[in-house]
Amino acid sequence: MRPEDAFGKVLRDLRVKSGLSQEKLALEANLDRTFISLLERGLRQPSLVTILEISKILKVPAAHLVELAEAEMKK
Amino acid sequence: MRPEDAFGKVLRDLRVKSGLSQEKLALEANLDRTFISLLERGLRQPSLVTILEISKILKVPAAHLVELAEAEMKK
DNA sequence: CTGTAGACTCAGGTCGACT
DNA sequence: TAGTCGACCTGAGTCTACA
Repeated sequence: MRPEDAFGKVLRDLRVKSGLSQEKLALEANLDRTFISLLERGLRQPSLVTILEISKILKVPAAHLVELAEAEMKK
Repeated sequence: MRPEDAFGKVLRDLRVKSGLSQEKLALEANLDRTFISLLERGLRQPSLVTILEISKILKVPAAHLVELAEAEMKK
């Protein structure tokens, strides 16, 4: 899949799996709800600090998040 | 250590270890030499795509790079 | 609950020149 | 070889509002 879409897909999967709305995730990660929406649709790419924030809320190591994204890219 | 400095330290360690100059790394990763300098000194934070580019050149998985950075932060 | 759009701020990233 | 400075441009991230 397109590299730009990989992180977004992983993010959405994990977020839904953990039963959070975009709004709740955004709130806890100190990010904007519309930005989460952009990320999930591959219209924005995260910075390292954003990845760290999000991983903290989703309770997965940031490294694992990146690992999943890399795996998606190869599909 | 300060979170802003973590990635830079990891980057410098791995780059030196693989015998590359900032300039050579920058060239191969399609980045600017001055930007690598800023990254290593913690004056700039990388985006995900930057991390992916760099990891490709340094021949370590991006996830491992992030893992090392996270570990540094806890020191 | 999510997508979208516009307008905005600031950090990421480039470039050239000098130390 | 690496640091720095200044000017510059793009893209990350916010906010308000509406479908």
